[in-house]
Amino acid sequence: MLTIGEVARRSGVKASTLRYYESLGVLPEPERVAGQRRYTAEVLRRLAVVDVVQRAGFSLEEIRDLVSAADEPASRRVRALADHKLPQIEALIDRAQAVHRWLQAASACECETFDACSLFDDRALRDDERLPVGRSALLRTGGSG
Amino acid sequence: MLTIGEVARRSGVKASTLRYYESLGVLPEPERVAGQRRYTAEVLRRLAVVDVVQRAGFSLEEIRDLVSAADEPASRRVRALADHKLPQIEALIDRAQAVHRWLQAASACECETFDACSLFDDRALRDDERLPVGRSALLRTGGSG
DNA sequence: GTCGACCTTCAAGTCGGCTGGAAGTCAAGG
DNA sequence: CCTTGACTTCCAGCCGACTTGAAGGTCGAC
Repeated sequence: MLTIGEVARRSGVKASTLRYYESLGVLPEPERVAGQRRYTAEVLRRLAVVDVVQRAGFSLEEIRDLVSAADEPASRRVRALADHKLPQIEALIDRAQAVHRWLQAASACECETFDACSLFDDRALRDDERLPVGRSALLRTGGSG
Repeated sequence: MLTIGEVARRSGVKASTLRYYESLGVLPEPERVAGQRRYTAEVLRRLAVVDVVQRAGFSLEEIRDLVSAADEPASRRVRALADHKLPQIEALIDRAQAVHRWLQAASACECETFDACSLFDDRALRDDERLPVGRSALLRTGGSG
């Protein structure tokens, strides 16, 4: 039986985050001793699952649905979610590549004003989503371990 | 001379957003008539620039620095920002591709439990950032025009 | 002279994924 | 008994890019 602090140390997930996950239903409510949470080692695997799936781009809400529905076999749920997310990630890759090409063109730009520069013409990157390259996508490292 | 509403209609950028951009310094303060903003057609090109650059993954803060510094030629600033962002977008593409491979594996998964499934083994996607596939990256469409 | 369309400012709310602090509980050790 | 330390709950705040709402100003048309 692990206290929340021990789980935090072993998983690298902060205690506050564990409580937050529980409040969302991403983690089940553990047994309690004198009001304090006591976890089985199982939770560590669960956290590894959450971590991996989160890195694959799923929200905590999707993850909750994935891990909390015990009626279907894991593989079916995993497959359903994966199939749902695959087109999205493909779109993301396409768009990221379009942005990459744009940045390369920009890097070679010699225009003196924005007005003169075809980089900013109306159709540039038009059908692409805004890529969240900065804060959310690239600045974090780490995870469970 | 365009009112804020006309600019909004022509550019597809809401009036509230135009004021917000102005408050950040992304747009310059326009002339006023009886307290109301009057824009020149120039602002439309500026908004197109903002839109394209934002789609390339830059924050409004970066964009403000790009468009408001009039001392250097446009090309130099564009190049500096592009060169700064290129490695980030390359990393994003690499990670998105790793996630793509993971999702394909997940789609073919036959495991009955999470415990049995190597998809969730510790090293899976370990060194990858969390890709913001959901909300910020893929759900929006639109832009200026 | 008042209606409606349009504009103004400022403050607060939204989304997701947390993080941090305040204030209280509880068991073990000196 | 008292301290220490780890736990508890609840709630505010953070990031970025906006959006929304309240309360009011300005204009032309009828």
